[in-house]
Amino acid sequence: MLNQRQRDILRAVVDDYVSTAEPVGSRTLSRKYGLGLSPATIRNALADLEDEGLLRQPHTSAGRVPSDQGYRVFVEELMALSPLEPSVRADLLRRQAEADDLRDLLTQTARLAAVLSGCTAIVRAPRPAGARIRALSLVPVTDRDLVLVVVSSTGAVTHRPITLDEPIAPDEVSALALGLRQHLLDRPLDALTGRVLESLAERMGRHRDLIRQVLCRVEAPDDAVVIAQTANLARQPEFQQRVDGLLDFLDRPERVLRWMHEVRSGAPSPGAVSIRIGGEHRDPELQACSVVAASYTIGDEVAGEVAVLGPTRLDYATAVTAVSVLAAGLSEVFGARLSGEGRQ
Amino acid sequence: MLNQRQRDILRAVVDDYVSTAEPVGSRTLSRKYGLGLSPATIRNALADLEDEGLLRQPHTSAGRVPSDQGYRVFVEELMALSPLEPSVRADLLRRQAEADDLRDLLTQTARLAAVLSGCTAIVRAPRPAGARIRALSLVPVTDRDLVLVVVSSTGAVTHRPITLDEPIAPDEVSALALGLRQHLLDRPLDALTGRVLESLAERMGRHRDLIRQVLCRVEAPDDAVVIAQTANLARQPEFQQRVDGLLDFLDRPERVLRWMHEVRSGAPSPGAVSIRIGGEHRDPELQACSVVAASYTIGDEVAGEVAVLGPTRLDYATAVTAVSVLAAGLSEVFGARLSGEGRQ
DNA sequence: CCTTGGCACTCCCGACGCCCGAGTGCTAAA
DNA sequence: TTTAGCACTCGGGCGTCGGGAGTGCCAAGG
Repeated sequence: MLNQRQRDILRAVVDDYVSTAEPVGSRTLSRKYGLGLSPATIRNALADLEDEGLLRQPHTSAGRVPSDQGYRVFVEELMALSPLEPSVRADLLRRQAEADDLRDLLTQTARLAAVLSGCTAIVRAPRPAGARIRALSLVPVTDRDLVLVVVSSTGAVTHRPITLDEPIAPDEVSALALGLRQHLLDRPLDALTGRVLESLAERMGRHRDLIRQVLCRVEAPDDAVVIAQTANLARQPEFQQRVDGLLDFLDRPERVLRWMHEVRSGAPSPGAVSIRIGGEHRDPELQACSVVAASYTIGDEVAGEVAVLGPTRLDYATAVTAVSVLAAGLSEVFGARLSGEGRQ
Repeated sequence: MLNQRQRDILRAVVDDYVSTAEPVGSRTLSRKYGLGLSPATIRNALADLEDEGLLRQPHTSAGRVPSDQGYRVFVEELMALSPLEPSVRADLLRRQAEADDLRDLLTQTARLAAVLSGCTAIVRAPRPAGARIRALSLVPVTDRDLVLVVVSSTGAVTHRPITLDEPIAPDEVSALALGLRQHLLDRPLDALTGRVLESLAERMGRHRDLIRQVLCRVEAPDDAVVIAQTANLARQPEFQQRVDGLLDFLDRPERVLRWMHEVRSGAPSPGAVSIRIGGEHRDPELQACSVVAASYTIGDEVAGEVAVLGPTRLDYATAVTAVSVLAAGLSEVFGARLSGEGRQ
């Protein structure tokens, strides 16, 4: 399909354009990159690459710019990944391990991803699915108000207010909590749907409605995404005029969530980094953006993603190492918690 | 100081500039606003206002633009506040009352403020200070991990993980929780500092360290600010090129918090709306911004603020009504919760 | 004395024309 | 097959220019 020269040149075009944000011409390529070819030869190759749809010209007599498809070929075949310095890597992991709170951990991870990549970072909180219920408690507030607290094996604590129609006595509450614990402790959260919950509610007898309220709330995760450094998007020259649409998009967690889900579903394999480029996005706001996402796991289950978002002119190699290292870090931290708990 | 004519003209200049974002000239003023004066007369008044430092000329032979000081005079003496339609107001309150969660309530309020004002909105979560501890629970997770859950009278639920050096038995945990409840329930959170905590830790005997961990964590509120619609900032013509600094600023909750605190301290009276304009801000990022903030209360205590942020060319009247209505709404919702709880 | 019309002046802004440089495609020679 | 040369194209920067909006000042009029 592409010969070696075309590959070298495409790689050079992407590298140059990523760092300069200017269309790159044959002369620059011949000078700056050790290709050993004259501009004229390079021009021929460039024309071929353009015919293949991998490069575009913003206008006649301008240099070339990679097309979405060009970036696609670049990330799949040409990109040179350089691993992080072990010391840097250790430092990142240390910072992640230091966070004492789930929320902290995610925020910290997002910040690190943003700094490493120079992009906006998005971290999806661990889905409760796959995680198990590690502790459950009903805290009485008034005789009609309770707070349900669920601690999952991910370390996530979710709490939900529950309001009853009728008063309930404190010892009834604790009996109820005991009953719930017997049935729910150590059960995976994603098993708690439909029939299971119904039958449990049946068995619990009189507080059926309360149980239903409790259970349907256990399912919903609290806040599902953490976003860091939207300012990095605003700094990109390609978004100088049009940040507002993007910011709007990022302001709606439900959209971000759906989109992250979509991105992950495009991953070649569960552990791999998924990359979505420009026009490959469904949402019109993202047509000029690329996203690089890596999943992290809890136990063996994929739990969420670390992602960075930038213009299609993105330093994909850096982004890939950043998200994969940080996702691995998350997996490790969660893994440590799990095994630490197993020790007891 | 200013005669009636100057006041009318200043008001007209601000009104016009706010809606058009263009420097306004004497002719426009004479035509669009029913001043009954010729452009020449207006010019004289404009020159006077400029001498007073209330107007600026971007350059000779351009129209006038209000200076920070001009806006200051406008908001303090000239601004015409129009109350919201009762139906709209009721609708807002309904939406606020519908939120079932503290977090929801704040997010919803921020969104509403952003929509009403067309600006970016910031809501500071209720400070635990003044609020009382309504429920407290220690949820055992493993034999060394606990989760502390505190429900305050504001409806806020805070949870904190606690890790111990030594294992603790479940019944010890519940005894401890009972003890803590005896000492802490219904105590105002802001009374829980220094000596009080120390002496409590002393009295609790052997789990002194645990107690200390618990108590110092009760104090810290979870996330203190909710920000909505940064996109509205990016849409303002004055920030087309320079959003990134602002976004950076808003990305750091600790800075936003300190700043909100500063803004509030400038309020003329506890209940009043505080307005800070352009150069009145200490932070360099905010020199071109204005903020309008209203406090909401829980019981009689000021608990937090609802604020909107925009360019100095801000529709102050709309902003003031928006934040005051929404802050009043918050106060009402919190008040209802308090009295609802008092009924029991 | 205040207001107003007139007038000369200033300045921004957009349009136009110009040129330069960067880049291309093509062709012919090595 | 590569390369040098050449003619061509196009965008961007720059100076010029005119229009328009606005001002300040002055003198006349209520």
